[in-house]
Amino acid sequence: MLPIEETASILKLMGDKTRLTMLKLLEGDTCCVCEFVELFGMSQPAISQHLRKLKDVGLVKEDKRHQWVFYYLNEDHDLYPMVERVLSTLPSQQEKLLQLTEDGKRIDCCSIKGENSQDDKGTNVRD
Amino acid sequence: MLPIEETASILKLMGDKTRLTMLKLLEGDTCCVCEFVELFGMSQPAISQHLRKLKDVGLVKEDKRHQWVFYYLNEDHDLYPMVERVLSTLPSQQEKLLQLTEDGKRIDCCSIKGENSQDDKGTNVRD
DNA sequence: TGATTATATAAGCAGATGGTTATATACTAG
DNA sequence: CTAGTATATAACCATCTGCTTATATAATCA
Repeated sequence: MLPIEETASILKLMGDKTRLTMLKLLEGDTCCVCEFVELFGMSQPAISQHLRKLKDVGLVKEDKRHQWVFYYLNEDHDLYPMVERVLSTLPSQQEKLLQLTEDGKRIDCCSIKGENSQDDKGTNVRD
Repeated sequence: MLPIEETASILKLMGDKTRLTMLKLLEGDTCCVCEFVELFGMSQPAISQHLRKLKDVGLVKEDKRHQWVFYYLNEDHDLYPMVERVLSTLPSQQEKLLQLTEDGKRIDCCSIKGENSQDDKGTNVRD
């Protein structure tokens, strides 16, 4: 595909408020589907479908851990530098993740697996 | 509108091959509708509708001269810096304009008005 | 003035998009 | 194994998109 066509197809995907916010959130974090569902107040299939599109063009990758699927930015994508240039112009969305944590809705798969922490046994949220 | 929403709406417009190429062409030039029609091999209404969308969000402005309407990038747009960051990652499309010139299809309104040149009297193309 | 050229707008249509609900799949925990 | 939780997929639907053709508007020119 010509560079201008590939760029257009990526920009089209980024040209949706939900997906653009997802990408900004993933700029500094890893999120799983149920966190996005909580954050956007949308149905789980709607979230999955957005993530599918991002995954299909290779903008994000997934990491299945425990019963969750965590998504993260694919920094090896051809157009990642362009994507990052755009994301860097956007205001941080971190406060949304902080709010999730305060609401006890943030997923912490690591503490469950007991690989990286000693606390949170018996719960499936991180804080 | 929230910054992330405004950015998404601009990216959506840029997420079309024709409009993205138009913007890249306008990065270093001014073009009129009939030049775009020639360049893209599309109907004149289709071109006008793309330009209308770009104009509606303020990404381009128009300059009516002689019987033509010339479009150019609006560098004062809020998101112009973001747009320029994206365009700068794209390969130049200048050769398309050169081809137009070779084909004698490039419009030169200035020489017609006789404001900036002494040649080309009686023709409506620049070379 | 009337013909020509350039552009814009309107209406219609096929295909894409983004959501929904229902259901399938996969993993965990008891 | 069974129930519960997380995710994906399928089917459906309303709206949006981008094109087309037809027509309107505007400027130039003979």
